[in-house]
Amino acid sequence: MESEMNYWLYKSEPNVYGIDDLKNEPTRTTCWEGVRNYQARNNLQAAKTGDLVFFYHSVVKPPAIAGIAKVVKEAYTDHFAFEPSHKYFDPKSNPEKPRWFMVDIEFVEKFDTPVTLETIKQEPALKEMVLLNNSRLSVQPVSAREWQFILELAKQ
DNA sequence: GCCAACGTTGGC
DNA sequence: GCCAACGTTGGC
Repeated sequence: MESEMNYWLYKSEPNVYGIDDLKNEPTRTTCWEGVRNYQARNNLQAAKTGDLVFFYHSVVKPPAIAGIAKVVKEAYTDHFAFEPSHKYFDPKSNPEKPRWFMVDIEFVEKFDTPVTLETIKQEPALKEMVLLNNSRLSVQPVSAREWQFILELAKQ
């Protein structure tokens, strides 16, 4: 029985944390912390172990999908929200009733040729992508068709 | 650096 | 519950 596979797109500013940082982690994994938006959080919580993730570089020229990661640990409490000194501290989240969550992802692949936002915009097959229609959402779903189409572009 | 789009906050 | 004000994101 084949289990359901979901696809996602996670955005990050490479100046802060890029795909090379993930690749260079000793374990090649990291916790995807700091999501402080409810819609993005809900998408994080929907991730299952083994789901694949496009690693998108934003606020860089050119913005582009840089590669692939996979979910290796499903949503768990983002304890950074409890630490007042932390950048992502949220006084409204507490251990009894955590508001924010994170997942662990592992490096899979870095594209030789990143798939740029410009390329994505030019493809009619990708016009329904959340990336184009809700560009600020930092954790978003990708359909299986979109995933395959972008993979083809990355291999060209 | 600008600004459009979007989300959150808080007064009423 | 509405909405103005404000803050953030992110492409350009």
